[in-house]
Amino acid sequence: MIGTETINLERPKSKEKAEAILEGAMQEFLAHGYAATSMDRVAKAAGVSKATVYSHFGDKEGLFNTLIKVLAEDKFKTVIELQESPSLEQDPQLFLQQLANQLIENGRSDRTFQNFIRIIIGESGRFPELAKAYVNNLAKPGIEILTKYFKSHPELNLPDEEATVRVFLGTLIYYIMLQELLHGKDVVPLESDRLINTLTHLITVAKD
Amino acid sequence: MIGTETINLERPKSKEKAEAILEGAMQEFLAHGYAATSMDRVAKAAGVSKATVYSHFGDKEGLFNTLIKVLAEDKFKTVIELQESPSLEQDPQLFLQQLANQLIENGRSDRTFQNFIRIIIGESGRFPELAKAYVNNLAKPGIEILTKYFKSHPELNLPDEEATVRVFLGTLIYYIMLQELLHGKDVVPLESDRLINTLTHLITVAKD
DNA sequence: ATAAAACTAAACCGATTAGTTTAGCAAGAT
DNA sequence: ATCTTGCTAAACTAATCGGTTTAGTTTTAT
Repeated sequence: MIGTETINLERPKSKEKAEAILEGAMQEFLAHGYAATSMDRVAKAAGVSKATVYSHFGDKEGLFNTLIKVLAEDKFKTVIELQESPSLEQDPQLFLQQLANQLIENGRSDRTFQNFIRIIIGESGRFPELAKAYVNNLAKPGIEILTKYFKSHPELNLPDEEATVRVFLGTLIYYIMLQELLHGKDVVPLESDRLINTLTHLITVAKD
Repeated sequence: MIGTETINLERPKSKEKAEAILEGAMQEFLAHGYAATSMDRVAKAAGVSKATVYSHFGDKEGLFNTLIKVLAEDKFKTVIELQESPSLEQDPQLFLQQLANQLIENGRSDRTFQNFIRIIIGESGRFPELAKAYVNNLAKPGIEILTKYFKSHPELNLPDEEATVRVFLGTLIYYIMLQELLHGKDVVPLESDRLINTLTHLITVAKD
């Protein structure tokens, strides 16, 4: 009878295995980078046979591509939550300070995020599409949300909201990168409060 | 006769070979990353036998360490030149604009520099000492020179010169990273002039 | 001229790699 | 009951890796 068969779109069964593999792949790729990660160790970390890894993701590059895109989309949700945050209605100086604090605190403590950034930048020459996935899922929505916020506060008197967003985000991300990723904490120390106060002061205090 | 022999400090002969090896190592490491670079290809790129590579630099890690430190020290000279630049005596708004333009132009065109940053960040988890070499030789002197400049211009009315330097450098480096390293040019385009004008305006226009 | 040191090409070592194959097990569908 | 499907462990392939060794050649200092 035609139509009786269960339609076989994509993978018919497995799901849990696929997730376990991605879990193991995350552990290995983020810790050792793309080239130094072996598929045997990924399979072992996932608690799965190597053949299963290959049946699900084709090859090493396919697994890596899928993993990074999944990670980028996961982080995307975090960015989107910001848009619905009630704190968006607060006084700008206070809101920007809270946001900056949150970003820095997150960048300081989240080791997985640090390694994610490391691999995105480190492999951006050899995997440009993955870098673009990061830009599309994290940088772009983040920039757009903040730009919208700045535009909804004309009292800030900002001549170029979009460029101002770049100043804001660039300052914070460079700070996290220099202090944490590049281990500059002791070499070029700087308290985050000083940076945040200076940054928000530059943006929010009326000029002219 | 005692004292007649040429004193044998370090490597008695070779020099040119060592430089050729570093040249080949730079080509390979910057293009493929640490793990994916093979010593056979380094030797071939340097036009030298593999045994010579090992006799000069011990092992792969030793060669990589030496290379990155040499590159960091080379770039250090570029930073130091800034200190003796006559443009330091210019009007701040103009000087900062020129400096920003110069940094962005450099970050845009210098592919070797882009790959250097990629590998420093990408390997900063596994080679923390190399990340610190970068911080010490590039970030730290850059920050210090600019801080000194800001302090020599009290008319800017900056409450925290050091933090302001971080805003300035962070904005520019994040811009280069997002647009060039992460291929965000078409996804999140932004003319560099808009960024530079906004940035210098925030810093130089008197507040209160 | 000689001896030491630098270098070469090539073979070699043991380990590891990405990826495939084989043989068999467990379970759901007919 | 049988067939298909997802899976397993393990063996396997062909290539490559970092690093060493060998045997012989070139360079350099005396």
